[in-house]
Order: sequence, then structure tokens, then C-alpha cells
Amino acid sequence: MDQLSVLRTSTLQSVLEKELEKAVVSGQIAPGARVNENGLAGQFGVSRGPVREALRALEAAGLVYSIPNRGFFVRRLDLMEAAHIYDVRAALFGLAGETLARNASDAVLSELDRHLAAMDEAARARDFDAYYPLNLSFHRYIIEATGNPVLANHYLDLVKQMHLFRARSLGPGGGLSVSNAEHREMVEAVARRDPAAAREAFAHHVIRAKRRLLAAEEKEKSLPRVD
Amino acid sequence: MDQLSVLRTSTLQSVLEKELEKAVVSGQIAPGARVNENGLAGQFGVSRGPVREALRALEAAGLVYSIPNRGFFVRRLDLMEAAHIYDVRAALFGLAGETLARNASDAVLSELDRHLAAMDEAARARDFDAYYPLNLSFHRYIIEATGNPVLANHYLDLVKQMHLFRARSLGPGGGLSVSNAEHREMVEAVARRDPAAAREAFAHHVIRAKRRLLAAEEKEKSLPRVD
DNA sequence: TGATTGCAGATTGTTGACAATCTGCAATCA
DNA sequence: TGATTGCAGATTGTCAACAATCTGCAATCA
Repeated sequence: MDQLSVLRTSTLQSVLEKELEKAVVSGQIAPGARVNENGLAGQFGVSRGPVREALRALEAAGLVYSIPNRGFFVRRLDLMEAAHIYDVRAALFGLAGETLARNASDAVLSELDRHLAAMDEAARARDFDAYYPLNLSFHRYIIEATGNPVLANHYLDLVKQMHLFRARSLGPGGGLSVSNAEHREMVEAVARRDPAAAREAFAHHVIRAKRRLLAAEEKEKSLPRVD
Repeated sequence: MDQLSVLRTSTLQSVLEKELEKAVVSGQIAPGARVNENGLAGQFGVSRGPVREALRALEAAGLVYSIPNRGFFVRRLDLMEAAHIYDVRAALFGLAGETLARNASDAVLSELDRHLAAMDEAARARDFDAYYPLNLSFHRYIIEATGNPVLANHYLDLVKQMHLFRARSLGPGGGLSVSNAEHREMVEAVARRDPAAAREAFAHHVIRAKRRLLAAEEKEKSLPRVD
């Protein structure tokens, strides 16, 4: 971004909002922790006004909540809330698939293929560290390629919120190749221009992640404690 | 709400947020209009701090936007944005139907029937003024009955945003009886415990509203101006 | 005449201060 | 000893003021 647009879009509030979002999503400020306005203001060398404005924005985004006279706290998700988020994400991702199946240009289709090939390579090499960011950018590309910013914003909000669940996003549970097989199914439905199948494949991809999470939690609960 | 919880949940910011939301959604402050911080502060007898915090929250909710050094403006939706919102709403409402078909208790089912009967009566009497609020509370009840607050919040946010489109939500285009026939189809799919059919019926209900909007706009555009 | 420049008023961005409230701990009492 | 009360420090809620920026209009110039 050039200096002009930096100036045009930057206020302390907007910078703080991005920084605080990063701190919250990365777990730097732990879920459940209280956010100290004075502390943050001092840390960033600003006054409390812009800090509070930034926090109100994050509150509306569901990343923190406030209790009058007690302050702001980083939101903490329990299992049920996480499950609810997954359900909504699945519906939105399903819409993304349906939309792409209807509208995607050939350029978008080949870009999807390119993502697929890159992930295939990482999967064959069993290189999880390479696979993870590719997987991320694949999903992100899909959401943006729909051309529906409302959809994109709501979906990305939910992805951010998922970071507030204690057990971090488990990677592809069935192994990299299995995960990429799901991806291939998705892309093929889009290429076939089959909206219903695409919606189904996209939504199912998220629902499977939800099921893995629930299964892992169930397993953990039934495990005898060893410590 | 008793006095205790009023005190526990009330800050100037929270009150202002509700009031400003009402003013924006009701059109009292017109889409595109600039929001004067000083004016509002004076009008409510508070300082600019709480006003700005409330506006940041509304900004995150997509009701207003801000331009640095120029202030806050009420968001104005164009036709394409409205269409995008409808698509996301349809996906979310589809999820609501699917969820109800899976989980709805018998009490919920009979409550849905009760809504249906009331709307039927208004439709038979061709009483639009009675039908409109019934229709609203029917939709609201559905969204809350899903038991998924994430879904409810996102859906209700979108409903609020739709008020920012210049042509206000056209009522049921095919007449009251036709609209209620769609409702009956929805409730029956839920009663049948058929998630796929319910999703389809619920989503379609919203998509039809979108199509009516697009058709009305197309018609208007092709009309010769008479003034 | 039409475009440009420069200013005055209005408005936002940010700050620091004060009052109200809360938290944790020590002193008190049964 | 265990619970309760009261206080000191910390923290939030709100405000008023100042600096920076913008807007609109009048004066200027080609």
C-alpha cells in the first residue's frame, strides 16, 4: 500500500483494531483473559479512546465481549459454540461452492486446479508444513472467487472466531491425501457446473471437520486422566 | 428487565448503539447521510466518546462506514449488494430449515402450526396490515428456534442491513395466500423430518424474494420516465 | 467567464483528567 | 477459625479541550 492510501485509511483506531485482532486470534492474549485498556494504551503509546473504539469493533465481530465497569475480555468458545460455528460455516461454504459452480470463469477453474496440484504434491511428499498454508490459501481463494463480499466477510469472521476454541483447528484428520481427495471432489463439481453437487461437497468438507472435532472431544472426555 | 439488570448491562454506549441502530434501520437517518458526532452527542446529552464507540460497533455490523477525517456515513446498498445479501440469507435460512427438521421438538412444531394458522386467517381476510407482523414474527421464531445463536445473529444482521436498500422490502409479491403456501411447504418439510427438503424450501423462500426484487428493479429500469 | 487559491468555520482525531465502580486484602467480629 | 466489613489501589466510564483536517465560499487571476 502506498503512503497516500496509508494516510487515507489509517487512524489509530484502525491500526489498533488490526493489531488487537492479531493478538487475539494468535492467542497472544488468551481466551478468557481480561484486556487492560491502560496497559494496551501504554503499550502502543496512545490514549484509551482509540483503544476502546477498536475493542468495540472487535466486540461486534465476536472476538471480545465487555462487562460494564469490569472491562473487555477475550471470548472463549465452548464445544457447543464451536459446533454452531461449524454448522454456519458449512452452510456458507456450501453457498460458495454453489456460486462457483454457477459463475466461475475458466480462469478461476484453472486457478483452482493449480491449488489442487500444489496440495497434491505436498500430500505425496507427506509435507504437512507445506500443505497447511496451501490448504489455507485454497479456502481463501475459493471464498474470494465467489465475488460475493457479504459471503466472504461472514465466512472469514467465523474462521477468526474458531481460533477462540481451546483445541486449535485440528488439521486434516484423515491424512493429507484424503483431505485433498475431498478438495478434488469439490473442484470437479464446480467444473461440472453442478451447483447442487458443489454445495453438497463444499458443505460436507466443513461438516467433516466438525465431526472430527466432536469425535476428538468425545475421545478426550472418555480418556482417564493420567497426570 | 428489572432495574438491576438494566444497571448491569447499561452504559451510554450500549444505549446509544441501540438508539442509533433504530434510527438507521428505520430510515430516520437516511442511507448515504453523514452522521454528525457533535449533533448526536448534543441530541442525547452525552459527550462524543460514547457516540463514537457506538458508531464503531454499528460500523462492524455493516450499518455505517467511516472515512478518516470525514466521519461516519449511513451505508447505502446498491442492487448488487442487496442480491449478495439475499444469497447469504437464503443459505442461512436453508440451514435453519435443515436444523429444525433435525432437532425441532413437538412444541416447536405446534408453535409453527399456530403461526401458520394465524397467517392463514389474515390471508383469507386479505388483511395485509395483520399479515405483515405475523410474517415477521414467524421468521423470527424460526431463526431462534434453531437453537443456534451464531446462525440467528448473522441472519438478523443481514435482515437489518436490507433496510439500507432504497426500495424497501417488498411484501409477499404473489399475494398473501401464495406466500403462506410457501410457509406451509416449509413447515411440512420440517414436520416430515426431511432436512434436505426443508433446507430447499426455506432457502427457496428467500430466493423468491430476491427474484421479486430483481424483477421489480428490471421493470423500473425499463420504464420510461414520466416526470 | 471559468478555474484556482486562500481563508474561516465546522468537524473529526486524540488526549488527559476526573468521577464512579470494582478488586483484593487487611482488620474486625462472632 | 471463618465470615464480614471497610478501605486503598487499580480500572473503567465519561467528559471537555486542543490539534489536525476538511468543507464551502469568497477573492484572485488567466
